[in-house]
Amino acid sequence: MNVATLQLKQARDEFVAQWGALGTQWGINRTMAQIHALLMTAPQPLSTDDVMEELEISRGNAHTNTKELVAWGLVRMVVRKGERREFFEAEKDVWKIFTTVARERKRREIDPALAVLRKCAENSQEIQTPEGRAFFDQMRQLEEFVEFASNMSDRIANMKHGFAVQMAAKLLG
Amino acid sequence: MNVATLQLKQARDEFVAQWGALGTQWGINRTMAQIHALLMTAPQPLSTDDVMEELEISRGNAHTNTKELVAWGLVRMVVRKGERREFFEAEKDVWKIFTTVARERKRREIDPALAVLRKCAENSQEIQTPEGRAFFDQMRQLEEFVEFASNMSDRIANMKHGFAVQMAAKLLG
DNA sequence: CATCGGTTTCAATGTTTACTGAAAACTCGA
DNA sequence: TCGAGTTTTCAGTAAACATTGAAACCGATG
Repeated sequence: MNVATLQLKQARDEFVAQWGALGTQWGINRTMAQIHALLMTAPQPLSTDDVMEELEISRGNAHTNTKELVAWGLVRMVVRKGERREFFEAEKDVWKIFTTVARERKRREIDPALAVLRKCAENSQEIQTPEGRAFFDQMRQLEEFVEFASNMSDRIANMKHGFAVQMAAKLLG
Repeated sequence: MNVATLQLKQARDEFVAQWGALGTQWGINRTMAQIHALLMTAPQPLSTDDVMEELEISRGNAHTNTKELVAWGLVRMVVRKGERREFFEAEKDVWKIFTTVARERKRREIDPALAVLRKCAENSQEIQTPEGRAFFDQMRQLEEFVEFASNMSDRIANMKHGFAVQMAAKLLG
């Protein structure tokens, strides 16, 4: 193996390791983040065995987390003619990655919060003491804000990349 | 205790419990989220003992997580004349809560990612194989995007509430 | 400077989450 | 229908994370 290939391998391993560590902070499990990093920087789709070997992890682990990435929509399964094994490739377009993650996080983080706040606002609506009113108002304010965030998130996640950039430029210029 | 007060207590307990559960999903520990919920809906500042009693948790736990909330900037310590104990009160303004959380998350999630991507881009810059180039390009695209997100985050977190709403209305209208 | 009211730290323990490895189930060609 | 190749599941184990409770600490007061 020549020196450039070796250098690349090293750079890529570094990226995979660091991205994995980062994933932990983002509340995503290390392996899932590592597989994502690996596939994002893979020239061709990889099989489960490739992933196992590269990351030195068990089959079960590789399988579970690859499927989880597919469920998120960050990774696609591909089949090759004449091959029975499944291969996986990651979405590489950063804007698509972003919108996918944004949608998923909204679904998992914002929507449940909204449900809770609505419930709590409703439960406290008719309490007529001053403290009851204060509590209800707090719930309503939180609810309104989260609703607003939810809408923003939807709109942005559905924008085309070019449009988003243009808009941002106008806003921030 | 009259019926309204009882109802309120119930509604509040519900909120604290649910917010705690939500916190878990957000990657924040349950107790910290519960204390936050408790303080956000407290008419007056609470002492560590109040928190311990309300949530039925140990002193150490209450202490650690309260201080963590102070470190995030979501909770303030207040001292009362003639009282030696420390009391705590939460920021209740939703926009302030949002900007605080946004800043903190940027610091913890975006900045480290940016550092990693810059490093990886640099490390792969001079690799001249086609694969090396592809890797470098991928790193650069990720880097650029995260940088962009970082800027957006900064700007928004520094906006006044009214301005943000106005802007959003224009965007989404 | 001893005591009191309180805060802070931390080793031990409990709880949750991730990972392994092997068995079961599935798939397809012969 | 069998069996080789492959995917999927899952009970058991390991690692990470949260919590307790008690001791150390701190500063104000008599």
